Amino acid sequence: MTSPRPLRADAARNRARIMTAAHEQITEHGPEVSMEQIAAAAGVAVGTLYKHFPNKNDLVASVVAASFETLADDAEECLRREVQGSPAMAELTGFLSRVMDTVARNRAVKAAAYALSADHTTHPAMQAVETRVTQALGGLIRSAQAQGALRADFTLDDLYLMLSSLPADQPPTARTRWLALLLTGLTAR
Amino acid sequence: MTSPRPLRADAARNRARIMTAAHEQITEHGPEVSMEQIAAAAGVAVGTLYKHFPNKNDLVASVVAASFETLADDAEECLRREVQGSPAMAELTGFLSRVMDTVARNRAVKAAAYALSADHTTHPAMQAVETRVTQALGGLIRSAQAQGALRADFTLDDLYLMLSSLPADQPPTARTRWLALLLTGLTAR
DNA sequence: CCATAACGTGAATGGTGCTTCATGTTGTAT
DNA sequence: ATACAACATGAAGCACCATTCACGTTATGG
Repeated sequence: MTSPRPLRADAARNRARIMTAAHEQITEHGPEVSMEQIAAAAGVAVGTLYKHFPNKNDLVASVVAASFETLADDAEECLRREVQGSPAMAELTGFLSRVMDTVARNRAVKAAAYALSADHTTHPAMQAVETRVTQALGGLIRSAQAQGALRADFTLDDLYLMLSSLPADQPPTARTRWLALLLTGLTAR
Repeated sequence: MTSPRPLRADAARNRARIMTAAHEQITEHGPEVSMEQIAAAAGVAVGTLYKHFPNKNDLVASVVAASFETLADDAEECLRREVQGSPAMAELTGFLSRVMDTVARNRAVKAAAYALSADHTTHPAMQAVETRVTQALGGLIRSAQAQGALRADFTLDDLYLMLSSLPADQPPTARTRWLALLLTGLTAR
């Protein structure tokens, strides 16, 4: 299911280079960077990009999906800590804060966060990782509510709504302030 | 200061057509619509656009500034009602709600709202209108706080922060929910 | 070491978009 | 009514970008 044949050694190396270069370039210049620029940053020719990805859209989607994986890792890590006794609400706010910082430095992940809440016909590569995030965050929300730290009517959709609206283009102090303002409304009274 | 010479009759008519067409096209397709498309919608040739605006950027900026004017009108209207006895907090939330709806249908205004809070070296045409908005909303905030309906540490910058982060791409119900979540955190306890 | 399939290359193609300018048209002052 | 400045036109110039493909290169199994 994963691969009919293993990639040739140089092909694998180039694929990795392309992914990191694409990630860097998209992070720095947004998803509108040219394929030529990504190729140059990766040290390969344009044609090579098309040997690994059918078109630009798929390349960008792959980069976004990869960023998404680390987000899912973070969420699952939070849930793990919570199970071991860490306060659920603290894990939730910590997660939010980190996501905000990540997104602030990375427009590709911003697109990903947006896709999570809005574009429910996402790229196939995104489906699996979306359920991972959903599971982890859903667990955290339920625990925080059970512990009386989060208002009872708060839902997973609300969290996605927050993720999709976080002010990524603002300076760090403004971002922190934003989170603080929202949190006072979310705490159970 | 305003105009060295009055525009010729047909020139004024075309300028108006261009502005409305540009507004419509940008609203519908975003700021990346082609000049050709705007020209076609206005019923003029591309060259005419360049008779009225030095380049595309200036045309878009003019459209944004125009949208901004109606936003300023709304804010001042709110302040006027407040002075006549309407509760300041209600005016404030009403304003927010309307801005959210407007932005949801109009990416150009979204860009404007973003510019207000972030890009402080904005287009010259924006300077005057920015102070209008600042005056009106600042007054509303102070009144709402004096009336004990708004937490005392809320600032104008906080309001801009909210404006810049409102989830314009979300469906109406989600937008309302977002505002409700935020407001419970803003009300004075 | 060879044969060959996998891989990499980068100039060429076709498309789109912004901007300009030489030419034609029209409002308006006299 | 006339003349002229103001205005409108839209094809052409120029730059950029995604994608393709015919050909050269290289890893790898035998």
